[in-house]
This record gives sequence, structure tokens and C-alpha cells, in this order.
Amino acid sequence: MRTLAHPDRGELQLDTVLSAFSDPVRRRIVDQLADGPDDQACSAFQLPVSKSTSTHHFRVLREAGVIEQRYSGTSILNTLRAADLEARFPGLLKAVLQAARDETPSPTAERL
Amino acid sequence: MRTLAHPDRGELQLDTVLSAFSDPVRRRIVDQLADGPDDQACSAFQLPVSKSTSTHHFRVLREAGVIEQRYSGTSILNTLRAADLEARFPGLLKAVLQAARDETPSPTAERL
DNA sequence: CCTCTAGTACGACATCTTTCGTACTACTAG
DNA sequence: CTAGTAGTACGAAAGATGTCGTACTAGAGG
Repeated sequence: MRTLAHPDRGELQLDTVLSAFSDPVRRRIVDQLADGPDDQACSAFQLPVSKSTSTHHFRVLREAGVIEQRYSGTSILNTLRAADLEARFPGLLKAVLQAARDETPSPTAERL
Repeated sequence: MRTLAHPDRGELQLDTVLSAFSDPVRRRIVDQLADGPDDQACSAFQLPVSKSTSTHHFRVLREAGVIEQRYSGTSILNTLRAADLEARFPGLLKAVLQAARDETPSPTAERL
């Protein structure tokens, strides 16, 4: 079984996590994972970049510790490491998600 | 009188703010402004880079809307735009500052 | 075995970033 | 006016980043 390296919760670096968050393509991935179910395959994300660029962004998120990726058949299932992020950097993920929503309100989230 | 361009509160961009935060030199500036008084001159920061590199980082922070800079004699006084950041991206600054403190605890801030 | 789907590896390329040094401007103090 | 201090402008260089296309591997399904 192929495996993918993930940093432990205690190894998460603020610099790395912040720069992972500071790209629009990656924040789109994070937003979709936060709003939707866990275990979404990479192909479930309609990203405005090529397949190889997508792979790159998923890897950046994984290596920063923002998402967990595990193989399942020909797919990779992606899950937001919300609990680990909250444990290490309390409030950070929530603030970023909230800021992203305020900035580009989704059509299905008028009120709040 | 020389003036410096600053984005309005409403113009702050999440991408720009996050990438401003994701550099160690700049987070050091932000941390010192958050912990210390307003209106600290650039020369009050002991940064591990040259003068011209410092100028660069202060400009990135100013153009992102993280700090306000105003001339005073031969100096520039720097102030964290905490209220603007809080208004636009609630909880973000606090989460970043707290995360930075947890990661590299300052010797003078044992308890909290 | 063959084919399809999902994603990776690799090399290339353009751009952005961080860094520096040198030369400069603006203001203060004598 | 002269000197000193604070910071800027500019150009250069090294490295990181985002992007792509092509060729590849792993697994599912016939």
C-alpha cells in the first residue's frame, strides 16, 4: 500500500500553514473541505488549474499538515485536519474560513 | 509632506494579509507591535536583515494593510492596524499572534 | 490481457520573493 | 552650511513558487 507522509500535530509550523493558506487555489480546497464532507477525492474539486498543478497544491496542503490524504482505490481521499489545526493554532482555521466567506460570499450562504 | 499609501479597511485582501503574515521577519515586526506600544520607529526593531530588506518588509506589511506608517522627522512610526484587521477578518490577528506565542514562547511571557 | 480513471513524477518556464549593496533623499542638530 | 540619522530607490542575484505538458504508475472493471 502506498502511503503519504504527514507531519504530526506537534510538528505543524505556523509559517508553513500560513503560506499554505495564502494561495487562492488552496483556500478553495480548504473551503470546500470545511463546507462539505470528509474524504472528498481530488477530482471532486473543480479547480481552475491543470491536473499536475492540482497535485502540487494538494501536496502543499498535506505537507503543511492542513489536510490528510489517504489512498482508496485509484483515488485519494482528502480530509481537513481541523482538530489538529485547532489544537496547535486555536482559532486560526476558523478565522481564515470566516474571512474567506466574508470576502467572497458563497451564493448559498446569504445570511449568517 | 511625504505620504505613504495605505489600503482602506474595506480593501484588505485575505490573500495579501496571509502572505504578509507568512514570513518570519514580518511576523516578528507584527509581534513586537502587538506586544509593545504604537508608533515604534523602524529602527526600534532588531531585525536579522539589512536596512534595505527591512524597508521591503515594512512596505509589504503596509501595502497589505497590516500596519500604518507615518512620517515623523527622519523616522517612520509604525502602528499595527489591529482594529481594521479585526473589523475585516475577525479573530485572524489574534489567532496568528497566539499561534506565534505558542510556537516560540517569549522569555518575558511565561504566564497568560 | 486491455482500457479507463485518478493521480504522480519530472522537466521546463515565467514570475515572485528575499536578500543584498550602493547611492540617494529628507530631516535634525550643530 | 555640515554632519549625522532614518529610511528609500534601484539594480542584481539566488531561490522559491505556480504553472504547464508529457510520460508514467496504481488500481478498477471488462
